[in-house]
Amino acid sequence: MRLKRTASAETPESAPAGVRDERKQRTRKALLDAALILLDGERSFSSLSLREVAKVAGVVPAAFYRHFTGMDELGMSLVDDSFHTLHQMMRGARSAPLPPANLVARSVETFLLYAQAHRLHFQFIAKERVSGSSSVRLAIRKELRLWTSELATDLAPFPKLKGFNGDDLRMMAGLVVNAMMGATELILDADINDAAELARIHQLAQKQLMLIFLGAAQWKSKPAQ
Amino acid sequence: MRLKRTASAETPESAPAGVRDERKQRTRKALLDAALILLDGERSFSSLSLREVAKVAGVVPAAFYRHFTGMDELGMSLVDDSFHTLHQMMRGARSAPLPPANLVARSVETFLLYAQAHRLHFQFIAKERVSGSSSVRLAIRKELRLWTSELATDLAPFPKLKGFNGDDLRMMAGLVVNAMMGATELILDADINDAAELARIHQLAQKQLMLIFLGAAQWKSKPAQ
DNA sequence: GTTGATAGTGAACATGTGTGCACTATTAGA
DNA sequence: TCTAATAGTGCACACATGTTCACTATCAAC
Repeated sequence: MRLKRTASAETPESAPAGVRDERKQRTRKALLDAALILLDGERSFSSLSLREVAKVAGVVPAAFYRHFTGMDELGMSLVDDSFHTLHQMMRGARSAPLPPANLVARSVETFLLYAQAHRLHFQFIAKERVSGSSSVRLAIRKELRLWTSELATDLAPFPKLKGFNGDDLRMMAGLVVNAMMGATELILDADINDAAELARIHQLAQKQLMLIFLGAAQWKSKPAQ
Repeated sequence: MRLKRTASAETPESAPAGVRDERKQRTRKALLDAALILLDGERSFSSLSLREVAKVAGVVPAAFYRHFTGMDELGMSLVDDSFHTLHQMMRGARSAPLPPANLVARSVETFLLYAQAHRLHFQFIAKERVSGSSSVRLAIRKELRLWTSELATDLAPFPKLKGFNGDDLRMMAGLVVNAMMGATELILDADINDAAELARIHQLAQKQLMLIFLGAAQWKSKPAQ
């Protein structure tokens, strides 16, 4: 109701192609956003109700079914969107490489700032990675494995990491991903205005990554296993 | 009903003190166990209903209130029980120290086997650490911080870790705890009968810990910060 | 034995839930 | 301009939920 009025007020008739589709995508996004907003704070995805999401999106419950077959499908869409966000970041990082000085510390900084900027998406990933319905959870695990493999590939060329074979490189990348997710969880739980606390977490994560890379420089994979 | 009959059958009259209290503790435990059982698999704690828990415990919903004011209080009790389990393990490890050969690998093995043996408790911790109600979540975080500090204290005497000041030691302990929780999550999600998969995860975690300790041996904390 | 305390029962309530169905209004295409 | 398609509405249903209340049956203490 409110959504229709404002929509028709904001977009008089200047729509070259698909006024209808655009409208549909708008409420689809409203539903996804509503879920993310409700997920912020206490709630977990599996405790959200379809009606609740519809209400926050400003839509009647039955309208939900025009977009998703149920909450599970909406959850899968959130997984897609969230990892799209993450992959965008990775792509950006590759296309505009950081200077090698303090590479680790700078990468951590970049990542955590990105996580703060896309708070809701990262919160969703962090929560549902471990507690969601199995379809959502497995989808997230799969994406995280993929991310780990990408990271391993990016890491491979570094001269200090010549001691690694492929398996062990992924092992190390997994450790890095774990540490970053842990720091992300701390960030998401911290008071958003407590700059000192945020800085403390950033430094903690930076040191942890430095420690990992310090160990990595010494690592020797067993040649034949 | 069924619970009462079996109870009176199993304990004829040989109860020195508190037949009544013992009965009460029994159904209290039944409620806690019911929640853990329901939590196994798909569900998250915040999606459990009081009625559901009561039904699995074999008790009418109203009886729930004789033991807990609501699901949140039951959750807090689960936190206590779960960490009691964990502290028991730590105490056992300290009182019967492992031989120094392969110390890291053996410790990982011990921990993960313990996690498998107390599957439901560790699953609860892993899930609600990130997605639970804020009281439960904060309680778990507090316990994990405590655990991290204990671990740091246990680690301090090692000669190879002389390069650490107190803060950095906790930083490293946090990394260890993170890695172990990550491995625990993998274990809990794996098929319980897939021995090869479990062994793979054990080896992964062992390598990750070795990598951390390799880095730690090289670490030099800044003397004054 | 009698009596007070209480763990567990069963029914009731108001409210929230997922989902189906006939509907209305708007748009895309003929 | 007329018509088919469809995003969103409003209502209905059967059911699950948290919580309350009077109750019953059992145990502890006198």
